[in-house]
Amino acid sequence: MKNQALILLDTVERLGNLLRVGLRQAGVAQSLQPIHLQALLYLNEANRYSNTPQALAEYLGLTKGTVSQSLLLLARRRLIARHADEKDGRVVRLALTDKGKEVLKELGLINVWRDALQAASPARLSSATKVLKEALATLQARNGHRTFGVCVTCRHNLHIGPRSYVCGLTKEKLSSREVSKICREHSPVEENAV
Amino acid sequence: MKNQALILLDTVERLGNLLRVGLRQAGVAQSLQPIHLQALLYLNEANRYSNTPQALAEYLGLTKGTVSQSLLLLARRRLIARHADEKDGRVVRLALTDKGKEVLKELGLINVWRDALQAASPARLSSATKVLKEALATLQARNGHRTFGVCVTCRHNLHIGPRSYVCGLTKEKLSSREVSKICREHSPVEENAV
DNA sequence: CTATCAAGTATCGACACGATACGTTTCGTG
DNA sequence: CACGAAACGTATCGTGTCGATACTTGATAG
Repeated sequence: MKNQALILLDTVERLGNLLRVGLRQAGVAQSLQPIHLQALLYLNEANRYSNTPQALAEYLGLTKGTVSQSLLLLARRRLIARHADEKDGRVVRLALTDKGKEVLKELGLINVWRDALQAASPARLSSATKVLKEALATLQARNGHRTFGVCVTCRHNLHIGPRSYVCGLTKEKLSSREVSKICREHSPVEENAV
Repeated sequence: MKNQALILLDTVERLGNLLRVGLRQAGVAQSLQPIHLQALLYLNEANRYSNTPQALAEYLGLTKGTVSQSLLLLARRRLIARHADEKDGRVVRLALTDKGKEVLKELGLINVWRDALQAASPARLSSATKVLKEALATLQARNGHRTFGVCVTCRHNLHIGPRSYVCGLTKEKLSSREVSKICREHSPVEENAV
């Protein structure tokens, strides 16, 4: 009898492979590699502190040199726009162009899972998500990776009023739309006292 | 409020990426790519009907030409052995060498998850596994992929006595060790009547 | 002003990956 | 048996990822 955790590992690994293969096939039409689509997906969700090459490299777990090449390709295709930061001349700000957003829409990733998970009850979905999120957080912590969560779950986030937020780290106000994006500086709230 | 299934998709995708990055780092010592390690892992679990280049290609979702190249590299390194099938001159049989098994041992993949999942109760683990396995099966079915399960869960498998099995497809006897390996011809038992 | 560090780019080599073409073997049909 | 189709595998080529290394530029500390 194999360890239950090992079976879960195996299942996640195979699902991950399948998703990757699916991404590859989805990108064939645009002749884009999986990594390109992942970059576009990330930029679509990244907040203003996290739309840089360095942040993307950390998110994907790759080196900045590698990511730089992929970004050059995306820029050549006019799927992303690059412009220098106003404050710091070293950093490059990345943003999806309309064409880039269009590509994401055509992917239709939502459909991929809708049928695959329709048999499962919401309670089971939520339970499974919780287990995997814990595993994800643990692995990230051990490998020194950032968590890249949304502001809502971040301990720096201060809810100062209705639809009014402030990031305790940058002292800047954030819109209610902004706090549902993912951030490089994300630090999960402690949950020891459950 | 985002769809719960989408959050699970995102989590699985990120876990998959993390595992892939982990595989890459684990392979640095042997200067092996993730795909090479996945091939070794597969061959370690494949039964006698499934230890061929074609089966590996289907398992990984890649083309046979691509897989052929990776196998050439593994053979050059003496991590796998290749010899022609006795019956069918077209097929090549693959097997891990002692050196290949050694590499897998040194990876120590078990440790990766032990701490990551130690917080979760067995019941939650089992529930999460069930949800993901369903998703995996659905995705595989829709994309025409094989399931690559173990014989124990296969409808072709006949339990004819204590520790005595027969595959209904090939009419061959299988040892009790063999039925816990994964098979290219695997077809899950119907579970409509749960 | 200078040393140091960080963000990003450029370049190189190894190799994954798909596409295509090819050779070999098996199998079916007349 | 002969012929053609199909299956398994290999060879080759082009694109592009990926890490490593070296570099350019800008920010910062002393």
